Amino acid sequence: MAMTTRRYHHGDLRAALLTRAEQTLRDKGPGALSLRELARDLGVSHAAPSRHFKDKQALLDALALAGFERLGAAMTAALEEAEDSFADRLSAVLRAYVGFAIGNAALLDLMYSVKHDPAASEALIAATNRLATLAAELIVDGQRRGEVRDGPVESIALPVMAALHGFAALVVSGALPPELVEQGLDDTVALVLRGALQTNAV
Amino acid sequence: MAMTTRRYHHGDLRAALLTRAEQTLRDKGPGALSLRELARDLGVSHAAPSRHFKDKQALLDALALAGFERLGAAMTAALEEAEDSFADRLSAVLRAYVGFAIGNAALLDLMYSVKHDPAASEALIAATNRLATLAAELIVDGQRRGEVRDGPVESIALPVMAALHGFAALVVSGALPPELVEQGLDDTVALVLRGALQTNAV
DNA sequence: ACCTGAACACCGTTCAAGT
DNA sequence: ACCTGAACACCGTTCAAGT
Repeated sequence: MAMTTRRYHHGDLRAALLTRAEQTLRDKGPGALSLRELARDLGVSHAAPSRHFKDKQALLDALALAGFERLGAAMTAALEEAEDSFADRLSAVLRAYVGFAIGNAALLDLMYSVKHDPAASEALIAATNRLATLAAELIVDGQRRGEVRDGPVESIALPVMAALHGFAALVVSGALPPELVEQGLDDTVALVLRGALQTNAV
Repeated sequence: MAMTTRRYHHGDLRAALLTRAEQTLRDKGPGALSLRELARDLGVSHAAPSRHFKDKQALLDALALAGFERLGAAMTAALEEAEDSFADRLSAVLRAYVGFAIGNAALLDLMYSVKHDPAASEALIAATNRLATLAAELIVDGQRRGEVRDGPVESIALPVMAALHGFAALVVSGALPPELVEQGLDDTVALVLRGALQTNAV
């Protein structure tokens, strides 16, 4: 069973590259991410990754895509555990978003970074649309319960997404010191609530 | 006067590096930014930049810092031209922020990116604090006019900043298609206004 | 199908030496 | 003080060739 050393490759090089890449992204930042080092770590030649990702950018795109899937899953899970009231559901989603952001700072950066090529951008935009749908469902549900004011869903869902993402981005970039995160979280939920609720419902 | 070709260097290499770097950042994206190419473009040896920036990262940090100063200036200018009402002032600031984001997408990305070294981070955090102060003044002014509800300034200013930044970030990343920007801008202002105004003032 | 090895054209950084 | 030139240790990408 010691025959696994440097055969062709054990199993799924593509998956191995992705998980390893995310690890170094988390541990050493995006600047330290090199295809050659990845290949070295996995005991494979430096040209091997190109079989699975035509480009370094292609690997980054795949990483970003996986990130969106996990973020969506985290938000969905948070909603499932939350109470029924709109306030609780909004708070749960924001907390899930911020939690993901703190635990995956470099990845979130990558997910929203500008330099994706058009082909992959399509898939990434689809991924963000899934998040937007999630937000829209949150709003529609609130409207159904009579808690959120009426009107086009998007006119409420988009600003809510902006606030969620903006708060998480400020936390991740270090613009908001960690000790102010909890308070800021509550204040952001409160402002969004006031903005979204039925008039006089506060 | 044709003696300027490849002497030591005409004037201020540091400034020349910064402006040129920002140009290529805008035109060809962050991936295309190379110290050696910068040096080549400016007719200087590839080792020359190291006299002015110890590091590639140091150049990026300086670029980010300059970006924050210009963003702050744009927001301040927008406030000076705006009407006195809180609604107008908020709208003006958001428009300035988004305008800067669209015109300087890669730079904004860099400004809020995670990989700054601690030394420069200090200066960058100071720069974001100046933006936070600007937002706080906007709120305080609104409270003075009796338009914004009372309470700790930060509890309103931070969520407002989050919404501003988040909306701009969504636009820049392409998550929000360009044709929806105008509508989204209005909706975001509207939600933040409802969240920040005196109850029943809508 | 999947990978290797060599080759090519780049990088960033450092450091003696020049003016 | 400011810059050059050479050197070092890396990159990403490509492509014939191997199994």
